[in-house]
Amino acid sequence: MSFKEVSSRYDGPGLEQEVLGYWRDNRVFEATLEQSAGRPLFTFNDGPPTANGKPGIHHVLARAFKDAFPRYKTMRGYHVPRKAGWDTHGLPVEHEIEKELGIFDKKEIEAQVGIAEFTRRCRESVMRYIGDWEKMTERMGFWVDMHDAYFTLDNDYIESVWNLLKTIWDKGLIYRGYKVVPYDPRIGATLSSHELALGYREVEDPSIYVRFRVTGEANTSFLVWTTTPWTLPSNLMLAVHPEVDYVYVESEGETLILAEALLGTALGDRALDIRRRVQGSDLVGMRYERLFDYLDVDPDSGVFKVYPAEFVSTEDGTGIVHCAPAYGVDDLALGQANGIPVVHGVGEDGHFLDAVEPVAGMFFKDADKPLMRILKERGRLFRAERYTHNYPFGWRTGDPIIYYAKNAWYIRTSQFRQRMVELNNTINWVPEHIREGRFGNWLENNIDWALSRERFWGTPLPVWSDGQDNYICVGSIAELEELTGRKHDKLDLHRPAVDDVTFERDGMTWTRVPEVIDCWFDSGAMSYAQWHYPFENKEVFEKHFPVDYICEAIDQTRGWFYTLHAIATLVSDSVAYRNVICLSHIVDKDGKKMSKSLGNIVNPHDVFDSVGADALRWYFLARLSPDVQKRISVDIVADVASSFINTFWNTYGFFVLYARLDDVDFGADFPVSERPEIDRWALALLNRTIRDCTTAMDRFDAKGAGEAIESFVDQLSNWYVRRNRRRFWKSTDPRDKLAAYLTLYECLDVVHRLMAPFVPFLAENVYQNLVRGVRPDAPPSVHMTAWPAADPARDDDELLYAIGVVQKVVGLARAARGQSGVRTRQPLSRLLVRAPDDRAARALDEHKDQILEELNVKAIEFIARDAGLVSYRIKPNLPRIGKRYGKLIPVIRKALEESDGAAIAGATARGETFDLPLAGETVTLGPEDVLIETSSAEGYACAEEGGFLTALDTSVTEDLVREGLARELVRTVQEARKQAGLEVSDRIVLGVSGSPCVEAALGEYREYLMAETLALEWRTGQADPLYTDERTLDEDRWSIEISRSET
RNA sequence: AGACCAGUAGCUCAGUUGGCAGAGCGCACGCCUGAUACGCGUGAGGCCGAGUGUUCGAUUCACUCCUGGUCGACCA
Repeated sequence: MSFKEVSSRYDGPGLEQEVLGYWRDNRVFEATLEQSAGRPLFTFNDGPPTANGKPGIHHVLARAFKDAFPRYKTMRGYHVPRKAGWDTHGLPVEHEIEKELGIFDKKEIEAQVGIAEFTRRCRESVMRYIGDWEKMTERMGFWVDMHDAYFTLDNDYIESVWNLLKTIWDKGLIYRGYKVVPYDPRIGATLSSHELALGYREVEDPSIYVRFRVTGEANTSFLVWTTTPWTLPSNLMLAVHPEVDYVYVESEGETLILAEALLGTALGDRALDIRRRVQGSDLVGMRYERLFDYLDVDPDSGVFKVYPAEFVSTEDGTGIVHCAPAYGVDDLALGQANGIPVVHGVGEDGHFLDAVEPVAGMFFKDADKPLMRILKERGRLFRAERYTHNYPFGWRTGDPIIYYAKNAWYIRTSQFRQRMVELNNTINWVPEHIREGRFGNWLENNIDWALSRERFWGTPLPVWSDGQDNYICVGSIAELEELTGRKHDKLDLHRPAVDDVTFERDGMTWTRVPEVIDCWFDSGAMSYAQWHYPFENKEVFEKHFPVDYICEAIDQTRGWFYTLHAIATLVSDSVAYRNVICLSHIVDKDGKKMSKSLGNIVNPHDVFDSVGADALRWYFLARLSPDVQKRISVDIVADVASSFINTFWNTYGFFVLYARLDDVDFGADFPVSERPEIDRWALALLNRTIRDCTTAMDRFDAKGAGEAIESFVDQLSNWYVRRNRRRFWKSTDPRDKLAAYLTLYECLDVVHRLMAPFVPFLAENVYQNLVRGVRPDAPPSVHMTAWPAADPARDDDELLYAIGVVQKVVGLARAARGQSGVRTRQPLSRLLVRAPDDRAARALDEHKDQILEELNVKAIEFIARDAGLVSYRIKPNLPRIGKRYGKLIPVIRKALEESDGAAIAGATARGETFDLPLAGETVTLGPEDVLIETSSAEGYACAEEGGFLTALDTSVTEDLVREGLARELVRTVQEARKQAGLEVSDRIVLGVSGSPCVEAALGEYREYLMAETLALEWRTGQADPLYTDERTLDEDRWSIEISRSET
């Protein structure tokens, strides 16, 4: 039993294709589910994407998170079913068809295409890109059951949605309301706030001041500001704030009424004369002459008068607001409160009614100019300017949105505002601030859910009407059958088929209302509807509700996160999910949001094909905070992620390279306590890594887990393997070699499993070789193995600390060497080290051999903590004594600086307290109360940090020079061997000769040189050498001759 | 209206009971002796966005600004 050869270079895309094939051929995902059946459930809900566009890199981000935690929980012993879902209804789908047909007008669609054909095409197009989605999903290694996916267009799904609506209806929470809504007149549909947000653009609009003549007062006008001249024909009221001060001013021969605070902005430099001051309440009830009289209005209904309103402000304008109840939320509310009717000047198609003669048939926004011209001719236009502001446009049509009073169906979610907030407080949000912040804030400002859409392709609103404002909500097909007395098991629950279902009752014919519902209700209903609850799968639903884990991007706070939460609260008085990861958006390398129109999309397959899915997953999961938006480009991913993967791969490759040559018994029983210290160190560090990684994953902190893994792999590669490699190929002690193999094997065995949720392909590839290579009876996939468990018996914090100190000192001494310019190959006689405390000093003393070896130094000497060699700076240990001495700290700090450093250092080294005289009093400090820093020693190469001081004695004796030279010779001969094209194991005949120093070094180290370079014979002046070379170093020069040895 | 997030090295970002400011990349320099040169090491580089307050002490806590971003927002 042996390992397969490992390629020296990591090839992500190639490896992943191979693993994909293995998973596919062996149905591995299915097998993980079958294996775990019956175990405790960890439940996950997949937020349904719409498959009518190609998936982008941001979908890979979300899917990486959706995948990693179920994989992790599976390894932790849970059963984690993963049902995919597809969102199939709504305007985006309809729009695709409109583009195909080239028809965007709702009426034209009905007349020329027909609803049946239109919805048939919608159904067909919904899954247009499903192939791309499935391809991406599989390629990136997102394990989700796409064969058993739920579709929001299925009859079963719709029936469940109907049932939910009926449940809500029965609680009296669905109502028909007359409200001003954002409305896209071109497509004839109300827009959800979500859709509205897509279309804000900065535009320039008119900003005009208009005179409204006061009835019965000559030459006197209310001055009114508006930015929507097109609403003026529908004006019915003016509004003032009752507590604001208004003035009558005379200016240029006329009298104007406006808020005093706005005199300056409204009238500018005009000469004016304030005649009267009044309160807003004094103006209430005054009548004015209407500007346009094209529309019929009952003159006795209280119109054309001034009303008080709290919403009037003095921020801008004139403090007098023109109200057209048909086109403003506040206007409508004010009108309804005062019994004012709604008068539309514009039809639902967005064009002016014929009655408004001068602009009849004109698109509402185009009417601004002609209306202003008329006002000017009549002397009503006081001032006209333009101003820029943000205004919503239809995200599909690009036409301006109109705010329009109309009937629509609503869910009274605002009644549950408080309950939704309470339930939200029990949800674990990652990152946490979303709970109180964006999501909590949204819930607190909750308004009723505008449920209905006057469109074609969606879940039909299951409400039937007798035409007399009586309504019945239908909650199931069975109910419909009962009402109609006919079977409907073949009925397609879409328009137009459901529209044809009518029934007689109480002598009336009942027909379905024309609306479909907001497709966001569909997706929010998935907690229930994916199971066809309550018609089927009751027990399945109960086990999956509320679900343990969901994950989407941050835009879903107003979308899916909200709709799931709202429906669960209203229907079940429960949360819908317990843990939720909320991801920030991905932006391009310039910090811009990625969008098709900007052309800055990063295609996932470009990354998969060049670097691999694992690298991208590692980058997303382990390197980025989920909540901070990060910039991304192919280069960043390639660079950052592959650096980690390469390190791991090389370590794994090293292991396999030698394990293949040696016959190692990986089942050997070799107690860890009997292994060399460095092995125990590696395993203790591994233990710590398991714990850190597990803790982080349990907190849904993928980045924290990734950091723990990366840190371990770095230590394993650059400390453990580097320091131990000779044990694998040169060890003379078979037991020592076995210990090394077993230790490195275990490290790799554990760490690749820790990596499995992040980089499932790499982990699988390694597993097949590393684990299955020696234990064919092991589970067929790494994703079916158990998550590693830490073994407390292997913990050794003292050892971890000690090696940490060793690494620190080695680093410092290297820095010192670097600064002094003495290369590492030149041996030095001594290293002086000062440790900050006994614990560190002991750690260093116990590991001095390692330090000497790392640094190529002959001896290490510890400097006493009060040695005269160095000077000392004493600093207060602030965390310890700050609280105790408070205001005295600056004084103490100064006194310590001026004190006899060596004396204090000596006292603390002996563990004694010492007195510090201050002006007026004396404080007694102990060894723990101060930090001692040392500074450079004369004549040494020093480096200092964190209380450690290293000083290299850079004086070099002739002996050391010869030894250093010998090492140089070895190095150059090795290089020459490579140049000569010799194999690592080839034996050679070697000759080296050169300057006197070189000869001297050879005299002493020839045997060493020959042994290191596998030279069997020494011969200078060879007749026909295979390879020759000349080398120089400083003052020395030498020549090398190499031939292949024949013996 | 606003709400939330962010602002720390050239770049990307870490940094919680408040106590000497960190990593990776890039840059500079140095290192080839059987895992990695797609490698390893070292170094330079900081008014921790601005200000005020609390405190012996603030990158950290509070408040006010400024800048960028996200989600919102029909203010007439």
